[in-house]
Amino acid sequence: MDALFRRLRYYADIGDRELAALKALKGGFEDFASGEDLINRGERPSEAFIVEKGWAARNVTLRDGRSQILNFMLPGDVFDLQVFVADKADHTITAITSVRVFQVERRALLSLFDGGTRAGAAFWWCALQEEAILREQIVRNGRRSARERVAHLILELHRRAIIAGEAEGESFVMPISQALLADALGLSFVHVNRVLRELHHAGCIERNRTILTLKDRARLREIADFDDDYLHIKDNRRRLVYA
Amino acid sequence: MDALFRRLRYYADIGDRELAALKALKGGFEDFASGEDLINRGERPSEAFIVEKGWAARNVTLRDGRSQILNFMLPGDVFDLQVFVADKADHTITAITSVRVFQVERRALLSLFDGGTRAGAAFWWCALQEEAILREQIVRNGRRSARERVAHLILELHRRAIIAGEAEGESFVMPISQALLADALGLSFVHVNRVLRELHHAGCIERNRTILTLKDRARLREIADFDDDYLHIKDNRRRLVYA
DNA sequence: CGAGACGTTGACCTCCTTCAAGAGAAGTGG
DNA sequence: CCACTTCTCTTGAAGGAGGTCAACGTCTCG
Repeated sequence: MDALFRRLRYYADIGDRELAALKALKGGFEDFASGEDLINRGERPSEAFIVEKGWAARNVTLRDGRSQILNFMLPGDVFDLQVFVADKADHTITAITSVRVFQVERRALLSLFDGGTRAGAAFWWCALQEEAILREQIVRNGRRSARERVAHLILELHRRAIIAGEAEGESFVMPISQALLADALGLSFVHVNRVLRELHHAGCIERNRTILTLKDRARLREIADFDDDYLHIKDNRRRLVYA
Repeated sequence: MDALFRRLRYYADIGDRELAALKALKGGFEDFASGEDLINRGERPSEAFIVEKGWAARNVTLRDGRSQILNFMLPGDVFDLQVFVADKADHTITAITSVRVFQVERRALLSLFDGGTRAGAAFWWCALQEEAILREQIVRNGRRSARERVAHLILELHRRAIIAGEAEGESFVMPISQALLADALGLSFVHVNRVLRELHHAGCIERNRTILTLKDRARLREIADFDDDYLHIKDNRRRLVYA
């Protein structure tokens, strides 16, 4: 569960005691191939998930085939903490790359929260961040132009890749096809292609297979009006106020 | 806190013991005039909120003035349960009508959860539902046409008004100007106006001041491809009396 | 080497925006 | 009670951002 530890350290001063508590978390690993579904709409999951490796996407497909991606999940992301009140999932989670997740049993999670430990608080942070990402997705798709959307999402993913320990400076592996980008941004893949090429020609980005490099991050930020406050990653340690 | 009780009864069999626990919740009422902000972006709220009366909106305004509403809050809605890990709010909450909220102290909320009571579980339900509404907002604005969006949002608000005990059959008070609708749906208010008139002429809706009447709900549902599963209200122990 | 996924590009079209201007409704102050 | 401002709603005309359709190129992998 290296990805989890790395992540939680962003949100709390994890000490030996907390580490031990986390290591003792009951659950198990499961692997999914690229394209497989981790959770299907209508299922009733009884575990929470931690992404250990790979990227996944939460998405909804309408009856006529239109598809919308709600958000992406990177290594270290925790999701479905609401298993306490398990109801049918209203969406699907699909592996983009091959994915390894750790499934945490409901009971184990509960005891972590009940203890009022820092580790429990860190889980809350994860939930908070995930909701904030959803909110930003609404703003991005609701009130930004295609250009702004593409630039904004790229900056978000780069930032999150760094947090996940998967980025090398300005370059990172972004294993997302243009069609997936389109489904995330509410655009057609043809238009996403045009915008990407435009950003490329403007010298903002460079792409080589799945490796994306930000050649001019300042410019991108300006285009996207990007402010990473919503990722809630600045200076967290002081703020933990659980219990 | 009538609005809260009414709401929680949708999500759990609240007994006398739970009722007592809820009535003992520490906190207080606060009133806001229409247009006032309950929470400003950048503030650090230390309480969770329960809407007792009136409608509010969670919204983000971009630097250039474009504004996006994330979701609407109706009586009985609970929000900002994540105060445990209080960070700066990344959005603003504005009163649409005059609003009365109950502010719950962090500590009080915690003890409710720790007890593992039904009342605590009901709060989790509220959080789950709110997130689901956010997700649906992404799908709606990302992959639906203007017509579909308007119809879909109207159906959602009608359903939620019923849950909040504020709807009389097919009619309900929807105190939302066309400009606000536009900000919620990522459209221009001019176009919202046109779509509303179109739905009116098609005999689907009727509007009289803030009172909206669904004249042909079946048709609306067809237009919107509306399925209220995401509101998570079907599987309750209590039978939903859908007047 | 062939199949299938993914990316690229052009032509045309449409849904929605923007601009503009006017009509009601509603509050405000004299 | 009437002039006033100020919202909100309404409607038309023109333009543009992005969608759709179609065809072709490229990469990967079995």
